[in-house]
Amino acid sequence: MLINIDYGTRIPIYEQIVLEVERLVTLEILKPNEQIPSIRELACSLSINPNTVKKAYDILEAKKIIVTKSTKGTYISENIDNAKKAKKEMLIGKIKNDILELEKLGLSKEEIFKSLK
Amino acid sequence: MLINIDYGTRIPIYEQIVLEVERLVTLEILKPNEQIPSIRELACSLSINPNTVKKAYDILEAKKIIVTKSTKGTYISENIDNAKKAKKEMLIGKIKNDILELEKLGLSKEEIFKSLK
DNA sequence: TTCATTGTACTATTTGAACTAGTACAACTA
DNA sequence: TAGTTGTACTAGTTCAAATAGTACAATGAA
Repeated sequence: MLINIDYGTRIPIYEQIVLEVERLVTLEILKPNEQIPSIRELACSLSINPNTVKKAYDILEAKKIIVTKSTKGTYISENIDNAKKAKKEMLIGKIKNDILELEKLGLSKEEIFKSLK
Repeated sequence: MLINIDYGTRIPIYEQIVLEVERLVTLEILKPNEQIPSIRELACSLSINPNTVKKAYDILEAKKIIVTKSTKGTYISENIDNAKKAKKEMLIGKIKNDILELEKLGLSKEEIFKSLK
């Protein structure tokens, strides 16, 4: 798996791994159900600690982008749309909270939608 | 000025000051144009460092809740609606960004608004 | 001027969380 | 049993946030 890490930047390694995997999935270089490197394997090839990779994989799993099968390995999700669905729900949730705040300030939903068009 | 600080909590002192002033303004205990304690005065009565108060006042000023007049003192804003306006703009901006993200995922504005009703 | 007050600016210290690593464990399968 | 997988726990390091110490600058009143 072709992952580039920039050790000079402030962006944490685990975050760069997440971004790289997301990128490869978006570009369809990584395909649904495809196995990706084991935690140890990737850690070794990047010369970093397995726990750093694990952290990245945990995040990717929370985002429904990958699935880890204990003692078997880690795979790109069968249905990658689940990742999109999860992200959509997260964003809708965020917006709903902000709308509540705006309503507390006296705006109606109609007024809010109007400002957003 | 009646400000309660809880030193046992994790919330930074400067943040508690911001919240307290906001609360007092909301309750109209502090009124537009009213002078509030000087940085030193409040620092002294809370037994904390002036810079901690300054940090809180800086934030309150950025939120347009107070106005500081150098060598004169610090006052509640003449027009407290400016604070609300600033907050509204901030929230609308946040939502617009989230909508852009959702559009990248393929949703139209109509679909998004529908989920928010 | 002089003095007391105001806000401001700089640096120093401390504390805590984020990040990464070391190492050992547990489960599966060939 | 041996070799792989993911997992869990602890420890060290680094960095930024939070707070404090102290000195400076501007205003206005005595």
